[in-house]
Amino acid sequence: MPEGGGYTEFFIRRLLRSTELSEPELQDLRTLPIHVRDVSKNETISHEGDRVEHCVLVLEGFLARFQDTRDGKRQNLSFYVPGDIPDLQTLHLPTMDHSLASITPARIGMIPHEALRTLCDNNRRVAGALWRETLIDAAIARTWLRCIGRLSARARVAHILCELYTRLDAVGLAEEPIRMPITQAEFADAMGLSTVQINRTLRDLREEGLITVQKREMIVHNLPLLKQVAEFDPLYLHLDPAQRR
Amino acid sequence: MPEGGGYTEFFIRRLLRSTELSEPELQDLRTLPIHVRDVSKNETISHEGDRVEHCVLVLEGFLARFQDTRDGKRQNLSFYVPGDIPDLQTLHLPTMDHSLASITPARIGMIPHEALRTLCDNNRRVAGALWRETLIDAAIARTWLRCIGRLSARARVAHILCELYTRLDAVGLAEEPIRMPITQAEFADAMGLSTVQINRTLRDLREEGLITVQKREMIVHNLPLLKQVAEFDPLYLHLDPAQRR
DNA sequence: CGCTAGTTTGAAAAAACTCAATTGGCGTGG
DNA sequence: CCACGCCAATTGAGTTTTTTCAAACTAGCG
Repeated sequence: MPEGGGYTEFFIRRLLRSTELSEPELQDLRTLPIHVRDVSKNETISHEGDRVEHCVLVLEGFLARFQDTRDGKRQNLSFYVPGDIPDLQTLHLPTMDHSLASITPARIGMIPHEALRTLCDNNRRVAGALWRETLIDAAIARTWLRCIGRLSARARVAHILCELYTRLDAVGLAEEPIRMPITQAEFADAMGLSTVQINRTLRDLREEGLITVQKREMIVHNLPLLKQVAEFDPLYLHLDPAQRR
Repeated sequence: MPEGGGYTEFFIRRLLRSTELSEPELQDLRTLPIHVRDVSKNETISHEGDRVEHCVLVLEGFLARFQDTRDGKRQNLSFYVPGDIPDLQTLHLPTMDHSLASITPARIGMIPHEALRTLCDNNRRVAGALWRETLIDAAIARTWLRCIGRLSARARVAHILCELYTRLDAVGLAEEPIRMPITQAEFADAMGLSTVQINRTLRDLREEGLITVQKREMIVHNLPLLKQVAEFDPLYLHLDPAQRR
């Protein structure tokens, strides 16, 4: 948890990358009612088809959204790190069209829709900031589409590593070695590959001296080259304050 | 164009599937300033990296958003039909992280961000409806992720056909034979396949009596079976009024 | 010490791709 | 009206990528 910060500090830190917010506005965000809950690893927080009345703020640990196929395969739709609100879209689409689960033991904050709606109604700039958050989430999904649809296994793996590195960096969690508790099977389900392929691709990247991944930790030895392999352009994360409207 | 309707009628028709709007609210939408423009086929309307100040409303024809890869491959991110606003996200993310182009000759309406922002500021319900539109767009991208990442070519092709059928139906454009002016190469770039694979898969579906696709028109002979092949669940389109919050 | 979850490797099979050539439809200029 | 050209669809054949299956290995943990 950031120094002296409350539960929303990671979240606010990232919001401020794309939106200017006044001190009273920040205060409104800090005083949102939050029900903190600890979840164990691989716990499903909400299921496809559920109607939910809270948003989930990630405080510690990693979550993932996913959809399954009839024959039991899984597609991870995004990973979520501290400061993210994975289901912010439920504010206007309360019926879940996918599931949300922890992939590590995690601490989450449940924020009632009610409170968020009131906040949005009373403050357009905050409403805009939250809307923007959901749009960035959508941009990530679109970029994954390009990855999975058109890039090689090698580029896909490099891409997801670049993305996680950049997103963790945005909330100050990219100090190496970076805690990266995502299994190869979870990466596989994210990038539309098999675990075998993920394993071999990670080995190749390791042998080329680009990264080290072991014991749930990652070190990036050559970020520029990794980005080039990934065809990674961080534009879609919209983290650059210069892009503010 | 719907009877007696203005340019926004298709759009309003779909909004009303997910949001209740009052007559004055509808009137606000109908009187939005729109600069109508005709574009030829395969014209790029906005490029990745552009900063835009208008949203594009599709009046006639089909558009697509896409990203390219370094080696010249293309990934289509979604198709857009009359009534859609493909770049509504630019309201809060004015820098395009992908490109938007026509795939048929099309008529589009340019709506200034300014006007949309004013409307949103003055009316929370309209703001919510527009926000929701961007969320549905995101849900479509997520569902495509599952398609491309985990479904067979056969299921992917069936899925995109089901989706287009359902979305066209939502604006009253699904009378068979359905005008479906999307080339096999464009389907390929959407579903992460090669044109050859699309062609063979369409042939298979045709030979099984599920669909007829020819001369830019489609007839679905067995929708239930097509949906089953596609593992298609329309939930993600959030078109069901019963899902209203 | 044994269990479990996760990683790693080899080998064969399957799915999809690429390349190349052919066909069909349609608009346009002669 | 016909021939040409172009775009899109179609098909065959060989190649590549990735998957599947199976087994072995490793590390953390009670």
